[in-house]
Amino acid sequence: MSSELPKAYEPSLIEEKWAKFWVEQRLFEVPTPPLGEAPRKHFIHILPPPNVTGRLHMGHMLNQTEMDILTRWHRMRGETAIWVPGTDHAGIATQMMVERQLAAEGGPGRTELGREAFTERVWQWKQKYGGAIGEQMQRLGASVDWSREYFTMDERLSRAVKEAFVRLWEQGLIYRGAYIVNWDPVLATAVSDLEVVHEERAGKLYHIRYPLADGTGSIVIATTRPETMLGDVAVAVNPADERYKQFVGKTVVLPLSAVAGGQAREIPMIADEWANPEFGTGAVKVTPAHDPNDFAIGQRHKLPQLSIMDEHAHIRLEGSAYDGQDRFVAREHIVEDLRASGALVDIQDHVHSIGLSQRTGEVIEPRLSMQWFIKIQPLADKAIEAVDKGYIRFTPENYRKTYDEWMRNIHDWCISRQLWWGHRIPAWHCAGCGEVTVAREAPNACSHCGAGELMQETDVLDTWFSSGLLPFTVFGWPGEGGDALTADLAAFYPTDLLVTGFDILFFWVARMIMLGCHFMLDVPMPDGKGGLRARTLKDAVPFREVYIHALVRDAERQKMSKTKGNVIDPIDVITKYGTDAVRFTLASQASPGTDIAFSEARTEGNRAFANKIWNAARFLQMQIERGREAGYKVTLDAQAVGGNVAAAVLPEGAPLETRWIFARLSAVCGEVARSLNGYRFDEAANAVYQFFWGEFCDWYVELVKLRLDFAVAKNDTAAVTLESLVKVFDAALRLLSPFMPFLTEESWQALYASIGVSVPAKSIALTRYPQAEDFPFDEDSIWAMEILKELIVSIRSLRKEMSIPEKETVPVQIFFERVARSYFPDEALLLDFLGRSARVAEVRYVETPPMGANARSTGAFDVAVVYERQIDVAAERERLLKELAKFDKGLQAAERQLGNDGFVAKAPAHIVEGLKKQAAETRALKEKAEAALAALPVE
RNA sequence: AGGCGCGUAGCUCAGUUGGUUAGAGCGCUACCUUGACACGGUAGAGGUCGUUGGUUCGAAUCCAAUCGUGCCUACCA
Repeated sequence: MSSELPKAYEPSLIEEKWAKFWVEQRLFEVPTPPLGEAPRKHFIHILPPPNVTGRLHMGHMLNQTEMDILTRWHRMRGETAIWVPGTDHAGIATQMMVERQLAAEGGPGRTELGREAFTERVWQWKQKYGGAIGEQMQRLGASVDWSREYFTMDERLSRAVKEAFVRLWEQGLIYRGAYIVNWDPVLATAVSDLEVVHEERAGKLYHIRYPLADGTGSIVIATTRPETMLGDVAVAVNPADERYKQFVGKTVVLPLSAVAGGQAREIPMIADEWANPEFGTGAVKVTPAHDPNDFAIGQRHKLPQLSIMDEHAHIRLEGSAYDGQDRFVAREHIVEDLRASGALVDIQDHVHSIGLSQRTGEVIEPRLSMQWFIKIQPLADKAIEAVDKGYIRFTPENYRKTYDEWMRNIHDWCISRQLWWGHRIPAWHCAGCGEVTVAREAPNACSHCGAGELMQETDVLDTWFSSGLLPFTVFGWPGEGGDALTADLAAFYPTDLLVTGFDILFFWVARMIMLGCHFMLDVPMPDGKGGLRARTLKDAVPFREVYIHALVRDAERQKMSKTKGNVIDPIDVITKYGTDAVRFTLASQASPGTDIAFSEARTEGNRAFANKIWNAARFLQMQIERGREAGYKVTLDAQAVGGNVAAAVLPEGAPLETRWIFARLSAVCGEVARSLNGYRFDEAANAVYQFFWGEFCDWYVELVKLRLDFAVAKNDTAAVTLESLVKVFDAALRLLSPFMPFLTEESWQALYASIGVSVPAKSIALTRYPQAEDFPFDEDSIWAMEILKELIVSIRSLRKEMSIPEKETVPVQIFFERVARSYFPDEALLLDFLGRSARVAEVRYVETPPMGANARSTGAFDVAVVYERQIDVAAERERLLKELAKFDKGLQAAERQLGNDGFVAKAPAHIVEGLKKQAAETRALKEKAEAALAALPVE
């Protein structure tokens, strides 16, 4: 039977099988409940949708590992657990990717194809490659509900997006207008503030002289972008700036305007608070169409807006020498021309931060253009309130502050993009009156003038608009009649948790909160009494909790990036080490707040852990088989062993180590639950690791080998032990299964097969999660085992020091005064344990504590190994001196404190007592060491 | 310019509301092919907790300063 399991754990042999099994058996799919019925306890959450174009990266894997651990954990605790998977159409990213592919093919490009043909191509592309993410997720073991999978552009969600847009428009929360926006000249589209990354760069500050039109003087302005002067419409100074008071109201002649546009242009000098007397010369040129601040000044002073660039940031100025030049080329030329004309006064080095497009890396060009915006303040107000009142909790908590600060300084959200791939804005422009008609379905006539010649808006919506609606759109919002009365929504909204990275806190988390609080407020929900009630803000929030995890970096703590070439592909590492090992590594490193330096060395260690468990499973199979051959059949209630019944009964006649392992199991179950409740994946993982390897394998399995003597007929201890071994292992597998789902599934199924009992559930994932109260907790057994373990370790340690050959057995002397003898009523057993674990031949109880080179003392016992040997006097003296130094240090520290009146008076009694006791023990040990030192023969 | 975080063993990290002599994994040293496992076992070595000062009976933990380091937000021409 044991030959069925290979000697070493081979993840590749089992992972695919179970991944497929879980999906095909639809184990994690949850049906829609009848309208108005909600599960009593639930754990609902949605997957932050990866880009449909993408491959999973390490960040996804961390995210999904954490979510899966939580989902499996909650599910095994009997809650209705739904994890909704999906992908995002990712407007810009996808469009770029397909364009690149078109370029590679050498055929017609995007513009040649035209809008319809191009989007058709993107859909084909999505059909072909869009499933990759899902396949990768299956390899990670993500226990998602595939029946609820979404794509942000599918028909259902598209309808919801349209509905949301129209409602916002009708509510006056969407407006359209010509404003200055962040413009990506490569993609030729507007992007939101968040899609701009700032970078410090060394630039120049150019000082340029503008002569007064009346010839009475001149004023020098400072700018980092001289090329924009072609669009200047004024020069501003601070009204309080004495130097320039007399200039205000006059006009200056724009240098180069003759070159640039033909006529020499005169522009006014104005006073505006924006001008900072401290910066540059105190005078600033005003270019409303190419700078957001200047735009604001322009509005205040009703200045004209002069655009001088096209959508690719090339100068567009009829008759100008610079017409058609790239903005940076034009800058060079303009500086040269200014120098030649004598208008250039000075060039200073100037470090300033510039905005780059997150997507293309191109310098953002502020551009005046017609865009669609969401009036954000009313949405933000509710979102702030929801978090303020504690309806949404953040972990780690400090993100609440980050969220709050951003929310309180929020700007209107530019939601239009000049792209083709995305949700097309449901607005139609009238050729007749020029007005806009916003509607759910294509209108036949203009809602303003009734004319029939309508053109649909060409812009699409920002990707984050649709993803911001997900928490309710995935559950069927807005419903059939638009009343949002869907069974899913009623049962599953708000979701319980959102797990995500801080990088999309504003992009996505904040938007979901704003849109959720807006759209779900007042929507009917079950009132728990069979009726309906309107949602308040508390139930309008998209999720109750947000857990923000860290970034996964490489082993050198560098951010992974394609340009650095240090990107670790999760699929590569799971192929190499197995999914479970990688999952476990991420989990064991995932403590809130700090980034994860992903190390292969650690992953290797966790593969070894998987292998350890694998071999423990083989050991069990072997014992079960041995038992069967000797007529010891494991007769177990599969329901109970499989944990579907919470049974806390200690098997009758359970020996010490069995009582101990059950007690430890119980304690560890408690620890794991506590840790996972606080999102301490690291603590939980380490607790299971320590238990499984350090206690179950290192001690329990070793001790149990003594008990499983099947040669004796009717050996009750053997029977009880075998049964307990199986029970504990079964529970330990269940405990580990959220972290290592593949290995535990295989081992668990194999365990039942070898017992010859059918499994109590289709999958380990559907069994009960072990909980503290499921197992008997015998505290005495813990004390006794601690002493036993220490005793064994001490003897082993002495043996090494005395260089006793491994195979040789020795007698030991134990001074048992200190130990409660009652812990070890069975002296034969003690000898068995010591014999097995430390090659002890005989135990003699002695009257006085033994001392010397062959003895060891702790607070709990004194033990000596009886063995004739040549003592290495020098080495022994060195060891004793070192020990003495340690005792002295501890003793001094203790005495210093005990001699301190303040300590004795103020410290809690148990601390003082503990210290006294410890000092006394140390003193005794020190005396013994001193005696041993004195007893050493002089060289 | 504001805000947040980090600095503990060679490496990667834990360290709960301040409480007895600071932990884990990997790596390192020595020994061991013992019928679950060499992806293993056993026993070890290794840290004045970045620095300085303060609060306290008591500080890795709280406060201040300082050095180093990472990140986020922002309309400074």
